[in-house]
Amino acid sequence: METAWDAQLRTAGLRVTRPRMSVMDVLATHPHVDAETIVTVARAAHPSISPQAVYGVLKALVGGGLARRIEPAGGPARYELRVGDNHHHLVCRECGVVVDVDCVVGAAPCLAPSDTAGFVVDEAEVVFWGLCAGCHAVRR
Amino acid sequence: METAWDAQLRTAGLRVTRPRMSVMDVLATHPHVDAETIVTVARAAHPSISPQAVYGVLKALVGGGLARRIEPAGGPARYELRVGDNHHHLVCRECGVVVDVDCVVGAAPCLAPSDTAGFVVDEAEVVFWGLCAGCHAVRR
DNA sequence: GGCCTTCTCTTGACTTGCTCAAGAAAAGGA
DNA sequence: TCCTTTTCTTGAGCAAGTCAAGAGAAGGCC
Repeated sequence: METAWDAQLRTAGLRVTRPRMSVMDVLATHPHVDAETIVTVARAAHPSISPQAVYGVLKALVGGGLARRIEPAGGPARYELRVGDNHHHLVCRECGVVVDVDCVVGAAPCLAPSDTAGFVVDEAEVVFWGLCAGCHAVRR
Repeated sequence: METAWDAQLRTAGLRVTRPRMSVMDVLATHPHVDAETIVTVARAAHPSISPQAVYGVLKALVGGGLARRIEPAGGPARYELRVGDNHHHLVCRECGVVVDVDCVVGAAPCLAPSDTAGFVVDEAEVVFWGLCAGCHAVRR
């Protein structure tokens, strides 16, 4: 599976490079990481990779539809390889951990606003805010 | 109505100051503005107000439950006085304009995830992404 | 009204997260 | 293997917002 990255990259019209493989490896093993963490983890396999290279790779992956970018309020952007199913996220207000939630309804946009005010809507982004099990236990 | 700001501020345990009144005036007439715009507009009524004062006022208003902060991905935070009804937003990908949408379901959290993964959820944030009528017309 | 305590505003430095630009290096087709 | 194009490295730069210290108001108490 891990060696299928090159096929995915080529399908998206992107060249196969070592930084891209490394970043995809990190995303596969660490879903919902931020760019800085990707740099740190990716350096285990590719010590010379630069932060800017990671930003560039992430932009290419998102542009090519291989990764998805989420930006929970009050924190850096996070990335995941799970794309195309319009799933949603649970975010902990305390520790910031992000967990996937399957979409309650069908395909994207899974919800329709009551009044679109003339907008042409293509995506409904849903974020559930709360406390994860661990942080909730500590609070008490 | 505009002179009811002082009562609202006092109820929230906040002192009544000129910067706070000015910022609330701006929010009442310009919903969904960012901090920088608030500074610009507020200076019409209070020329000496500083950006940091606005940031401080906004933090106090949000903390006191008088304003709500929303942070659409890829842009600065925006603020609105409409609080307590858990409504949602339509955001234009092109021009960034934000429009209120009444909540489809009932009270907060208006939606429940299919699997909470142990989270204690207190809010469901919904953002509908698309193109506003104007930007959609220009595209074609 | 005047005084005093406390909160808030001003001023200015600083941090974070990310983008832009120029040249070097690598990918992939001929 | 060579050549063109894309991508990565290196380094500067930017936007949004935070932190900290002192000056200045707000509001309770006398």
